[in-house]
This record gives sequence, C-alpha cells and structure tokens, in this order.
Amino acid sequence: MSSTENVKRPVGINDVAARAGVSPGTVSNVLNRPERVAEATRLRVEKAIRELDYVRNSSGRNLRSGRSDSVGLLVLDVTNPFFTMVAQGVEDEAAEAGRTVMLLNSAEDLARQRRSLRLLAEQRVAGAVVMPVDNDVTDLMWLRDRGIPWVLLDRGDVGADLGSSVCVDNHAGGVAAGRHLINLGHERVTFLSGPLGLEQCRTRLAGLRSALAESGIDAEDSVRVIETGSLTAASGEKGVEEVLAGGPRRRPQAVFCANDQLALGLLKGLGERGLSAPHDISVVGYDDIDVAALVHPGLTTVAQPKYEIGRAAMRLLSAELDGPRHGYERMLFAPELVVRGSTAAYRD
Amino acid sequence: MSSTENVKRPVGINDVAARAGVSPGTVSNVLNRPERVAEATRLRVEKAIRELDYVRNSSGRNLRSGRSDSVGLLVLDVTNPFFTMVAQGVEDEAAEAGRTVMLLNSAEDLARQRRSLRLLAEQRVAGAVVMPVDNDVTDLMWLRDRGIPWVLLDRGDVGADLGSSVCVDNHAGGVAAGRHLINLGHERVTFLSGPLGLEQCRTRLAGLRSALAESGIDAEDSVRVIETGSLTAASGEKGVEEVLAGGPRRRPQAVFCANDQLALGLLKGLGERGLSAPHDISVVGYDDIDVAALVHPGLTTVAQPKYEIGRAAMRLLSAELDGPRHGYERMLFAPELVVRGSTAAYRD
DNA sequence: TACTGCTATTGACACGTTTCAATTGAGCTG
DNA sequence: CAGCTCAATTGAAACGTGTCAATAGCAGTA
Repeated sequence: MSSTENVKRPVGINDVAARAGVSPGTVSNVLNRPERVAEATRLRVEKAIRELDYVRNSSGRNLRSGRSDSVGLLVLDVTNPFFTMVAQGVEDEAAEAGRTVMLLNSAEDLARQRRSLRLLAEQRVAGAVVMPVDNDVTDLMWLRDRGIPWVLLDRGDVGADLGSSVCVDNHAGGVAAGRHLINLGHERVTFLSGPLGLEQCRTRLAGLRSALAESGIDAEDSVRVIETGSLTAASGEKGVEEVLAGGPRRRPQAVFCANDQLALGLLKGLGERGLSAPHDISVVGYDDIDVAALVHPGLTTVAQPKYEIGRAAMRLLSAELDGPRHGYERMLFAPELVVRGSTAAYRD
Repeated sequence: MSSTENVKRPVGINDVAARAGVSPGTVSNVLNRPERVAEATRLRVEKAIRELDYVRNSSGRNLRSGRSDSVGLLVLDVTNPFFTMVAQGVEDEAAEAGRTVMLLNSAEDLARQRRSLRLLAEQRVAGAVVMPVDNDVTDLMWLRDRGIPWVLLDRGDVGADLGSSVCVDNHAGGVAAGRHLINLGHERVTFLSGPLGLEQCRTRLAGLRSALAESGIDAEDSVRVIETGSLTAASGEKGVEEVLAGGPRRRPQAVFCANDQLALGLLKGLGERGLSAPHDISVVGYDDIDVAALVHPGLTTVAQPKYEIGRAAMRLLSAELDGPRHGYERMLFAPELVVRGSTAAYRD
C-alpha cells in the first residue's frame, strides 16, 4: 500500500547479453570462467551487469549443472551451545570454500531427521555434514545413493568404510575426568548420563571406568550410573534427587556428568538443597560450553574443540566434493581437561 | 572404493509418467493439485513414484514457478542463546506452513549481512526474517524491489511504512528493571551497555531513566552509562573495571545490563575481585536466557518471549506471502521482569 | 442422433542457466 | 595470397519442472 508497487521485472543473463552486445554464452563465461574471455568484452559485460543490477538465479544454474553449491548441516539441537559452536566452524569453513550452508535441526527426533534428509535430497545439495540421531545409517546410505556424500560428526562408532567422520575421543575424555577425580582422592563416583542410547554417553562412562580400573578400583562397585532422558539442564536438576538418594552415607564423593548442561542443572539442584560444589561434592562436566567458565564456582570440564570439529568436518566434505576420493577419512580429536573450581580434594 | 559405486541415474517426472502410463503433466498435478486428478490414476502415479523412489527436484520447480518455497532467516549471532531460541520459533512455525528455513549468520558484520542478503536474492527465496545489523534499510529495500518481502525482528525504530516488524517493548523492559531497583532502594545505578548503535541498548537505557525520573530522581546525575564493544560475556567481564572505577565511594548500588551475557560476565568479574551480587551490588540482566536460572545466585532479568517472537515473525511473513497484504503489520510484545537472587534491598 | 457441459488428461512451451560443438576472425608462415 | 593455427565468441540444445490452452471421453439432454 504505502511503498511504491513497482517490482522490477526480473533481469536475466539474456538482458545482460543484449545490453553488452554479446551472446548469453559469453556472459555465462564472464561469470564462471573469466579467463576465457577477452579483457575488453569482460569489462563491457561487467558494466552491463552493474547497470542492470543483475543477480544470478541459482535455480537455473543448479538445474543445468545438476548440482547446487550449497551444503546441508543437520544438527541435533540448535539451541545447544555445543552445536552452535560446531555450526559456526562449519559455516566459516564453508564460506571460505565458496559454499553456503543450509542449517537444519532434527531436535533429536528421528522423523524430523528423515524429513530433513529428504529435503536435502530435493534441493540436490552438494553434500552434507550430519550428526545423526542414532546408529541407523540406512537413511544416510539412501542419500549417498542419490549422489550426495556426507561427513559424520561425533559418531565414532559408525564403520569407517561407510563414510568420513570427525569425532572427539570420548573414551580419553572419560579417562581424563576419572584420573582427575582419583588424584583428588575420590573413589565413590556417580556418572550422571544422558540417554545411554547415545554413544557419547556410553563411551565417556567406559573411559571413567577404565581410569578407575587402572588405579585398582573396582569400577563396577564404585561407579553408579544414573540415566536421564536428555542432555539438558532440566534433566540435571531433576537428577539430583537420585544422585543424593540413599542418604548422606551413600552420597557420592564426586559426580561426572555426560554434559555441561547436565552439570549446571545438577549444581543448581545441589544449591537448592543447601549443598555446594566442591565443598560437599565435586562435579565434572563435559564440552566446556561458554557458561562453564562463568558460573561460580567455575565448572571443571572436559573441553572439546567445538569450533575446530566443525571446520574439520566441512574441510573433509569439501575435499570429497572437489577431488575424487581416496577412500574415506576419519579424524579423531583429543579432548582436554579444564580444571576449575567445581572439583577439590576429598576431605576425609 | 569400499562401497558400491552405482549411483542411480537420476529419475525425473518423465520417468514416473512413463512408468504410470500417463503424461508428465498429470504427474505434476498429482504432486501439486491432487484433487484435480481421478483417484485411479492418482494411485497409479503414486505407486510409480514409490517404485522408482522419485524425489522431486526443487531447482526445476523453483525455476519454473519463479519462486522458492524456502525462506531466509538472518540472525546477528548464531551462538547467542537468545537468537537460537528465536530461530527455533521461526523454524517451527515455518515447518507448519510447509516452508523450509535457510539460516544465515551475519555475526554483527555489515559486509556479511550484505553478502547474506545477496545470497537470498540469488536463491529467489520467498521471503526473509531479518535482524539487521544497523538502521540502514537500503539493502533491505533492494531486496524488496526484487520481490522478496521481509519481516524485521527486534528493530522497532524502523518506520512501520517500510515493512512488518516484531519486537519487544524495550522501553517497558527498562522501566520494569528501573522500578524494581528503585523499590529495593537503589538510586546510584550503572547501565552496562552493548554498542549504543544498537537500538535495543538505547531504548532500554531510556526506559531505565524514565523509571528513575518518575520517582523524582535525576536520571542524568544518577545513571552512569558504560558502553562495551559487544553483547558478550567477555565484554561484561572486562566492563567490571570501569564499573568499579572511582573507588568504593563511587561504586554503584546496582548495575542494569543490556543483556544477560554481559550480566554473567560482570558477575564473574565481580567474583574475581571478591565482590558478589546481591551483597555488594545488585545486578539485573535482560533476555532471560536459560542459564540465567542456573547460575548462583539466579540472575534477576527482564524476560523476552523469545520463542514466541520467532513464531510471530514467521507468521507475519507467511501472511504476507499467502494473501495480498493489507499494509504492514507491527507486533509489540511485552517483556516481563523475573526476580531471582542477584538483586536485593540496599543496605545503608 | 446431435449437441451440450463436464471432468480428466494431454502436450508443448517457458523458466534461466550451462555447456559444447561450431564459427569467426586475426595473426602468422611459406 | 593461400593455408594454417589458435583464441574468442556464438547459438542451440539441454536440465526438470509447472502451466495452460486444447482435446478427449463421457454422461445427460433435447
């Protein structure tokens, strides 16, 4: 109503060609292989492009070439700071390679993941970086059959013969956390886990047990496992009841959480019951999200190179898209323990 | 190498038509206006689609129809929890309307914003939800001239005659924070701001001043403003020096932060200097991101209906895309003060 | 039977680009 | 000047879909 209603009639490569006095093919060459066209005509075409304010139509482009220049990124939860950092890395690396990222969110839901993969197929994206909900790769193989390659993120247990992957050594992370707690004199440790269906949770727990075992502590006896429904602060806060169940005598000396969000929720729950870390219980998290350094006391946690993981995944994908592949690659990053205030030596 | 190399040859609408013994046009109708085709043939076509595992090619589709069914979402910072919540809302609403969202990140950088808008134009997206870096709408008008409408998010100061917008009443939020502090007996208040170029910061400050003024306090005298470079925890932590500058006598009784992240950083900085909220200084944040409830003490903050804002913006955009528009709409949400532990009455 | 009014289906064209074989033209050689 | 080479440019044919005027089929009516 208010603004002028004159929507410019769309200007295409042909209009540019007409204006510059060349054929459409030449304009296309200026756009895609400038070295093939003589300087004089190139300048003329570029001038026409500017004057007409031409912007190219990627639909036509993709249709003809059969392939888009954008890639998909499918994450488990856009609101989780861990994933957003990864996304940042993927995006930066993609931008440098001249690709655009289409971010999709499965919200840990298998049906949504399926819909998202289908969407990527419809768009004929060049490739995808995927953090799958579970270990079932049939949908992913379906995608590959359509000529769309992918790189797996944080799913170390999927066979390396199926595709490239980037992950962090969850076992080593669990070991690092375990050793730290042992050095502080803790023996009765609780593992506050997310869904044990997630490989990350299982492997971190296994690492913790290894660390205890190597110190001659019977892991079966001294590690209690509490499974929660999701890797969220809400779950952590609810989990506190079970952590404290059994009364003060059976109270764990330390809690290792599968995730920083669980740990933050747990810390809050403890606070509400008049307990605090590290005074009453030592608490260790996993991921090292930004807020881990902001809470008081600071959260001791196993840091993952989130941004770098994202970059690496996108780099792997780019390599597979550019060159012919020499088999699949698998990258394994090492986590690093960051000691802050939420852990302390055990007081007899 | 390892997996079978047989990438299926692409199957199109024509293959489906051949298999079902109908014309391509009919297949297209089954896909887009099923009601126009007889039940028997529809079933036959659907069977062929299933058997051939046909998935449609959105490039061809968009090229022909001149418009894509996906919309763009341009945010200031993907790693900011406030924006990710908004994104969630946009995405959910879009999914219900059968649209897909392309998430782009300007990282508060004007050049990146420009590149992103251009990208959306190249993709011929149907529309966009945008949180612009600054008040300059020329790039946005450029987009609209190309026939791509948009809805503004959290930019209340851009004229309502230019486009639809969704925002939260920042002035009211500032007033709410101010009144709360006054009721607690605070008079010497510092406003820890992000870049004052951001309208959000300026208006929240104005609200704070109004609240003081209505209690007969001279806002010019009693409000000190500290401008930081960004709305991040790092900035907040650095800002603590300036907050405390002037020694204990001039120390503010309370600090109102433009953002929860600034507030969290500030709280950390205070802790490192042996001070704490609310004992030494009351602290109020803005946004009510998830962690605000998790830190100890809990952060008193002005809550925004983040998810709802996102949904509303997408709903507005959908309306503009579906029906012919009856002028632009402007939605204003009311913020709500959430009192937690970081504020307390002033001790003489 | 001839005609009308439907609905269901068809077939050809257009969308904007890339690609590639074919053409032009200029410069060089003998 | 004929013959050749090589770079620059052209023109037309796709790519996979949606659209729409045209057609076929069929039942009902006069």
